[in-house]
Amino acid sequence: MDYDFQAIEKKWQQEWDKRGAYEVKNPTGEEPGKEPYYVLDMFPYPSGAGLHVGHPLGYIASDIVARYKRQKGYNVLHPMGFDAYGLPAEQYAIQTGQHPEITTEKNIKRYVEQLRKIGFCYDWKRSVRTCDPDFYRWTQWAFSQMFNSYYDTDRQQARPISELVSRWEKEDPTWQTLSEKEQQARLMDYRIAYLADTKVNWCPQLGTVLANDEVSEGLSVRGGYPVEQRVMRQWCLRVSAYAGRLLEGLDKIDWTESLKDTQRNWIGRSEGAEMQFNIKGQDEPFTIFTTRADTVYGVTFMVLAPESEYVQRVVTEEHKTEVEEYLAWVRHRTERERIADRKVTGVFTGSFAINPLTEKEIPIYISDYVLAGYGTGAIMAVPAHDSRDYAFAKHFNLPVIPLIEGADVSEQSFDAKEGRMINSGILNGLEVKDAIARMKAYIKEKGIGRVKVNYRLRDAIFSRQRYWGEPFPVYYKNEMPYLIPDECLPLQLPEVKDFKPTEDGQPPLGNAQVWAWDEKNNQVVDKALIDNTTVFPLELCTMPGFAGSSAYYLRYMDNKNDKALVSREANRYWRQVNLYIGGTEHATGHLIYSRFWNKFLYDLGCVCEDEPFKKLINQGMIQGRSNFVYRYIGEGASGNLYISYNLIENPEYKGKVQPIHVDVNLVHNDVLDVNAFRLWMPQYKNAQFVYADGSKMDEDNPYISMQQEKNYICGWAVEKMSKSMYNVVNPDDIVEHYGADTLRLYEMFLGPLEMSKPWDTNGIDGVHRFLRKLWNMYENISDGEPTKEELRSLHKLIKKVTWDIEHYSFNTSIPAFMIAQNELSALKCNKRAVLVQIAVLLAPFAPHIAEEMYHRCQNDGLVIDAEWPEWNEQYLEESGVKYPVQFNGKVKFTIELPKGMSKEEVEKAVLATEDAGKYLNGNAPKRVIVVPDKIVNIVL
RNA sequence: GCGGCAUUGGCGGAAUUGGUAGACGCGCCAGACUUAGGAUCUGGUUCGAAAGAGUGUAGGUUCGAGUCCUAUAUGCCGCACCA
Repeated sequence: MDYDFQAIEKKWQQEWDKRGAYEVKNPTGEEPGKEPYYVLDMFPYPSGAGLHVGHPLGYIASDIVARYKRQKGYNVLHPMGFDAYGLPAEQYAIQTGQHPEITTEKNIKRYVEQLRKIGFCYDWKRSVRTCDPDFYRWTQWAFSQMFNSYYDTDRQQARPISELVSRWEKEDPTWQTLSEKEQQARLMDYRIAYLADTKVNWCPQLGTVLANDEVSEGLSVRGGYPVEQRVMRQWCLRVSAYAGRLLEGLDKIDWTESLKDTQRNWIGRSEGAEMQFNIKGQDEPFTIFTTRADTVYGVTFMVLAPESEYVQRVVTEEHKTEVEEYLAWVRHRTERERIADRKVTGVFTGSFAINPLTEKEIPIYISDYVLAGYGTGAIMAVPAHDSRDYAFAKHFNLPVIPLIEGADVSEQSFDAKEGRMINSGILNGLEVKDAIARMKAYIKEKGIGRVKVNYRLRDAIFSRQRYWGEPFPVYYKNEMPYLIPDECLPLQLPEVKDFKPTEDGQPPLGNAQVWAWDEKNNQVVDKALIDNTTVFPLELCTMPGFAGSSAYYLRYMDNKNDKALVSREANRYWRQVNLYIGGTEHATGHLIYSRFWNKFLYDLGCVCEDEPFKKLINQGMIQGRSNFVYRYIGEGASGNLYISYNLIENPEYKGKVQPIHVDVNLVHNDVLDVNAFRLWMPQYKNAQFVYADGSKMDEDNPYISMQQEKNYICGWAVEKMSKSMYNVVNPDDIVEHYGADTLRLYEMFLGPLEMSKPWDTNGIDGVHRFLRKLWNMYENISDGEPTKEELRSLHKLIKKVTWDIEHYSFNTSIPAFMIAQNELSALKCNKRAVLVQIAVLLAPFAPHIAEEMYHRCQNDGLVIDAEWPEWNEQYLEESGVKYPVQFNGKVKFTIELPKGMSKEEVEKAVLATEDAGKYLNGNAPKRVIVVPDKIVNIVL
């Protein structure tokens, strides 16, 4: 019987559904329950284009682990859901008027269909989507909790804001004298979710603000539109309060070093000192932050960020106009301009500071190379040892004092933190490292500063001026925000007539008619009723994409719960994600926000682990592999002649051809289906070809077949997988043509999971062939006792595959199966005892065919529930000698011997060994190697 | 500029703890079966005629290095005026 993968796959997918084979249960009551294991994929945003062949890569890997762990006897949680809020659906809605809910629904349906075909073992009953009110009520709930919490820096955890209030009531006499509004304003500075006027990344084309990780080089990551800086009143999350814990937490989790480094980089801890500098003629000093306390003696000027609050204090009357002009100029510059044009700019304030060590007067400048958001927004400039200060000093002709012996600062600064200090008073003669420590101690002692740790991580801006997102559970009374009570959640996203912002620049929710809060009756009412005494306006912004994706992994644990995001019991059982697989693009976004969110919930006591993802693997990107045809554009070109790739370097054609993308689906193993090409697009209808052998197409009979050995070879290149390159491969087509099992195997076979690699269909036949050959082994199963060789093959395979899965090295398992298949079919093995085990081992990788093969051996039960076999070393070893290998008539093996033997003694001992003697035949070994302890290598 | 990762045949890639380099697959070559082959099966395939050489390059540690160390080149990724 042929390997009819279509029938097999359909049959078993239906069977699994029927039996509810992948439904996962939380343990109930007294019953101890199996050991839990939680494997998670980063849930996708369901785009209109559907899945391409790159998306399932990580899903296949996690599916293999999930199935393996099941077979190992774990209770495995392996869910899938959808990150359903997002910009594309909204933009589509603006263009077409189609409600985003409808497009999203349609796209999800398509995704589910595509995923189902690949045979993943998801428990679809646990699926979540971020745009479901049942889901986003918990996103809103978490926001409310953040609003009602502050970060206690002494205890290093979030605490209820009511604690702060009662403390102030007791300890701060001014608190009682404040009006309600003033009290609210003061609390706003402490809340973890707070409203603030902040400089934001505003993207006019998208009509919304963006978080820092959504902006790259002054352009929006999505769409690539220019982004400008604006001050707006926005919701923010106090992520920065968690900077220290987010950094320390990295040591507890099993992520790759490079990903941890990216996060460390983003958090950007730097240890330094805050120092106070007096301003000439003023009493109040101002504070700067530096990591180079050792260079104080070389400070020749000070610089403030343009937005610094110190600016107004230090500007003198006669410099006022100049400074104002500069500030105005800085303000109108976009982020993009700043990056593109990094020339030195700045202005003198007219004031002078006093260097606390040298007592010298130094001028204070303003420049946009100093950032307001970092440190104190003010620096001490040491031009000799900081390249930015150096550039500034050269431009404004300020003095440069070298502080390190032997450093030549006539052309450029010496930034390295090494060498011996000079010109530095009490630090002279010290190494830089020691000088930093000495100076820190000194400033503490003299009370002119303190040791300080700074983080680069900023608070997350949490408002988006968009429609398709979670509404804030917030209304405004007396211009201050108040929460909608938890029991009224979810606050459902209202209907709007138009998804565009309103004409007066309000977010799209400004178009909603029924969008006001009746405080008395606790309900949403028509906004015409707003009277600001009982009915109040609701927040018009919605939450950003990362809101819904920050805690979704918790919801899977208990997705039907309508009392809590996740019950205590469910969370105690599943605890955290054991294995999380997804792309690197979330390294500084989702993976920071999720960790923050989880730590906040941990502080609240809602979750029992303070890190959400124990082990994380970043699967590589699958790039496209584009194919090209080469149009002849030389003399007498008709524009219709295409030259085979192998000929384009010939003198006849060299430099006279133009590569043109051709749909990869018309190409097989780089050979063009010329007939399909002619039918592909009208302009290729009359295409003529010069084939690989140099012959031209027969004009009378253009529709030649492949039989004539006239191939047209295409060129290729690795590019991003995209429609415009005609290199998108749809998994549906692969499943149709080769089957889901082949697709799964082949994606794994392509290379290491974590590496980026091009999708190249050229090898897929080999994998498919393997499955077919394996299939044929199951034709005539017999019940005989397996031989030693057969068992050796089998146990080698068990050992290898087990090791591979445990180490997430899936690409090396497929060859192991191929080897086993080769060996066993060479041995003509058809023993049930062997074949059934092969099916069990193959089940995580190619579940459908494994299920069918298992069925042929067993007749009942599901292979996915079959116990994972153990290997037995006994079958792998040979009589006392460990791992003897024969090759080219030589033998090499290792034997354990006592320490301290001489070479001669070893030789004798080796010859005395029965097994060695067998190989040596009484001859002296050519080489004997004694490695420190007792391992010996013998080469004959 | 800072940080991380990579570099092995014609190609994708194996080599798990420092111990047979090139597993497995593609491609290619030869053969078989075929009217036919883009099907299937069998054998061969690192380079070199051979001696030999060989894991980007140059050194080092080691009995032994693709693997460890030092320098260097190239490519990819992340961050980037963060004091």
